[in-house]
Amino acid sequence: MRDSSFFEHVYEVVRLIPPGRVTSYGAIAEYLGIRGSARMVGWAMNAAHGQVTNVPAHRVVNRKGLLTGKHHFGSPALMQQLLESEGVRVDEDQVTDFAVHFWNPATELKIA
DNA sequence: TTGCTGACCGACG
DNA sequence: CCGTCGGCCAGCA
Repeated sequence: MRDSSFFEHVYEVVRLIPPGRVTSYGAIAEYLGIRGSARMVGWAMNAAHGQVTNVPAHRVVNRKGLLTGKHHFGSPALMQQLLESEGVRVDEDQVTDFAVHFWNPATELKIA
């Protein structure tokens, strides 16, 4: 890591998100040490969706658990569909039991 | 180099 | 509940 842009760091973390789990842009940003710059994380996703990278961006939602980036999946319903197929219930563009499905890299990866 | 933008976040009124 | 503002940083014209 640190050879490529910080996008690579973001991609790595996102790829580490287990199926059926979700995290927030801010959590990833904080893990990368750019806490105030959660925007960059979302922006990295924007750059990732067109790349060959296997980045499960659908597992990344905002702080409230809202699927803010669903409009960037080609189809607004795709993100929710992907999440539900992994066992994550989504209601009103919001992840239900967000706290349960929440996966914090700063915590999960720290233990390991 | 400057200036604008962005899949955010938190605070304020 | 809604709109607005500041901050944070990287990419691009």
